[in-house]
Amino acid sequence: MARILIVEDEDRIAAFLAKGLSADGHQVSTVADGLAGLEEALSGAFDLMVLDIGLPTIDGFEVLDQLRAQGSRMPVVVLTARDSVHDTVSALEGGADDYLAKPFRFAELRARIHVRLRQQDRTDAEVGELRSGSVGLDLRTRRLRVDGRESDLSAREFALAEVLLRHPGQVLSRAQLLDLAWGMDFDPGSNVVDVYVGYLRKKLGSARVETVRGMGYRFQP
Amino acid sequence: MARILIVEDEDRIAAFLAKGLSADGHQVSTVADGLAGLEEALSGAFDLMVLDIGLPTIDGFEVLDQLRAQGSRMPVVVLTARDSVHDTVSALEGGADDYLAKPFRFAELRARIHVRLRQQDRTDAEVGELRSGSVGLDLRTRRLRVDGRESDLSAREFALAEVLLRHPGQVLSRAQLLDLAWGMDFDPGSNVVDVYVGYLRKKLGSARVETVRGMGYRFQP
DNA sequence: TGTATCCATGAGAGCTCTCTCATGGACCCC
DNA sequence: GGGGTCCATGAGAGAGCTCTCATGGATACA
Repeated sequence: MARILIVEDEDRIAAFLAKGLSADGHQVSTVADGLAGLEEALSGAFDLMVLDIGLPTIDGFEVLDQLRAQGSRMPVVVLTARDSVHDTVSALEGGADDYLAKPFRFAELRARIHVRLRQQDRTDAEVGELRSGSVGLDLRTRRLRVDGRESDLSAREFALAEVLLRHPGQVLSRAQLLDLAWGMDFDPGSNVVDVYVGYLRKKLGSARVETVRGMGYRFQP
Repeated sequence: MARILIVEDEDRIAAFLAKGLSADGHQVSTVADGLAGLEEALSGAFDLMVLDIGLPTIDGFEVLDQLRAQGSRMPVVVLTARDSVHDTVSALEGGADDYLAKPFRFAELRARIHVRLRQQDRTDAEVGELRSGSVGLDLRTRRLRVDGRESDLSAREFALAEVLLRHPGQVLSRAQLLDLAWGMDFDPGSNVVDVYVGYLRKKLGSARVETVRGMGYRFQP
């Protein structure tokens, strides 16, 4: 499941795409003009954008340009009626990840969307960010983002946060946490884990780390 | 400049591609059959592959399949005479990053190749390891590897090491280092940089960070 | 309700990290 | 060689991090 933004002013096509992609299990939103599309894209609420070139207010090239200028790396699949090499090249060099000329087969669009989502997942998994709902952990800068607000983590807090986020919904015993976040395979005879869970809760929000009495702790996605 | 592998059995097309891509400054190799193409691709000597589907020995789908099965993530642009939705989808779902049907415009192929190389660069830059000769800096675990031996770095040492490794052979002034590794745009009036260069030298080996009298420091790759 | 167990948290010791400062050595130029 | 500038480095202050410990509250269960 991915969150897909469709920016397309022809209702018939937008509806067709929305229907098809929803049927694949994606969460789809549709917008009909360029400026609104850009805003939505920048909101961070989507994983991929399908972008038409001929749009009201500002055209697709401009949307793409602004999006990249703002630093967004959201995958963008450009979709247009103009089938010229010049446009294709412009879009691709302008930061699009793929380009399809109308008329196109839905199966092909779907396949191309899947490739971009797959790449994104791979990148996210390797680098970037560990996400769970409104919580994001930037593995590179070691910062935590919760509902848009960022905070710094100490080395140990980061290790613990990473372990919890990598096992969402799963109960982890103190021994497991000591092993995974501290690298200890023995019981230090103290309550370090409890203390650090306490520290993390202050930054993450108390409700997100649930204590399972007698068992350990669980991160709530 | 990228190292591009062309796997194509039609000499005329292979030569045309090789010529065009070489003219763009890429280093191009051509192979005419599937098995040889797979071997070359797995050698790790290339940054991207342009792959024809109809090939002797084993076809392009099979090459792609084996390549991905071996864990390679090399970007692959599939190029074929068969213009069917079924083939397009098969190739894309099978691990291709892009698909063009012949006849195609060279400008479009070039643009699509550039997109894949750009993505790859981005990923390389973000993830993994920063390498320079026998020195490697793991951006994920923040450990330094020198001639096989590993050592831990403090946060500031890591920041400084990263800056130096990202500018191999380049003289960086104290002001530049303060800016890039400390985020300071002013002179703190102390010799922090000197001190941290000293710390790094202990872990990196003295010879690898050269001091350029009156100018700053330079990392020797 | 009473009791035992389990958990949350404030206080604080010890350590590491970061930075400053002072000193002495290295280097350059005349 | 002398004098001045630049750099390397040991010592140490202060801050933050990591962990321990003790206390009191929460929870489960008879």
